[in-house]
Amino acid sequence: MAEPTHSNTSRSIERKDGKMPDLGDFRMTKQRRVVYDVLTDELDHPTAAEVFIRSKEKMPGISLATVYNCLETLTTAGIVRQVNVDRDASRFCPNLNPHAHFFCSQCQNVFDVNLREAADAISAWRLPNGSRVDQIEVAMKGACPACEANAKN
Amino acid sequence: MAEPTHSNTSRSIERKDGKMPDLGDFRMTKQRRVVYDVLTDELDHPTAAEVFIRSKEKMPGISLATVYNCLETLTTAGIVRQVNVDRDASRFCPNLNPHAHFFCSQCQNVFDVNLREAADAISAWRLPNGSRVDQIEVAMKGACPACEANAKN
DNA sequence: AACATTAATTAGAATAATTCTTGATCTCAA
DNA sequence: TTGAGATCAAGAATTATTCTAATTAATGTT
Repeated sequence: MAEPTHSNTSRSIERKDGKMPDLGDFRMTKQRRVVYDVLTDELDHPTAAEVFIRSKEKMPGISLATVYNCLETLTTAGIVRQVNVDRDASRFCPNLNPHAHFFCSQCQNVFDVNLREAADAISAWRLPNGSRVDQIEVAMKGACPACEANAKN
Repeated sequence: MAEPTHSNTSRSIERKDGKMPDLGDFRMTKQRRVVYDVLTDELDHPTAAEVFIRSKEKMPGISLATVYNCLETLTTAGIVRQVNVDRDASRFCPNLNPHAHFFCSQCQNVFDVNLREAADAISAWRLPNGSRVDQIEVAMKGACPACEANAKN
């Protein structure tokens, strides 16, 4: 085994770079740390399968199921965002600033697009210079009037 | 076979309501007509499975594969839009006006949200009155600067 | 440190939506 | 009418993801 087996987790492991993600009630385990590090090491938007491959470099024994579990936990904890483009495999991104995503149909890369405010100032997008936008998809989630009224009763 | 086998297709079948979708190079077949009618009959946002169920009422012999094929054709032809919310089953909508989608996490319904212009005036959304927005997702597709420059050479 | 409790990990099976494959059928145009 | 190409249908195959059940690890005590 490439990793030491003695216990090495805590609810708030210190990162080399000082970043200390808050997992709330979840435990910060070795696996979750590895998955989170994979996401922050490179600022692309890997799929679960890609995260799995990169994670195995740091922790050869990690399983795909665990990678899925970790990604879900990190997403639920709010320190990672899940990004869906069409029905392709989900991609994951540790950028928590409000931003949109720009997907290149050719090289399949996903780029963050800075956004001042979520709802209002979406007009002030800073797209990668020289890019061509073919399609914009906006999806909102929440509660419709009927359900919202329902919930209040 | 439940359906008559004699020919009954053309490139531009007239609808009862006068709408005449343009399929471009694709043929307007009976099946495609049925699937399109299902989408325009009700203005909700059915999944392929739901379209299949409704289509069978009009044409009992139609197959799920055909419904998928028809939906893809209609989408490619540009007379239907495919709507994805997270990784749930795709939903389909015949509203071609620029609009965003509002998804109710509770009743799972999808609502169209009028949009003046795609890119610019996204701030002028007309949400269903009394709704609560929890999350907004924006995804764009096109070509990144590298690929765009590449394509021009 | 050892224990109990609870959470997390793992491997593999299961699922759901979608796509693919293949052969039959249909349509258009010559 | 006939051939080429498009479309349809049934079911197999694929892909991403989730679930299941058993094992292992972590945490909070004693």
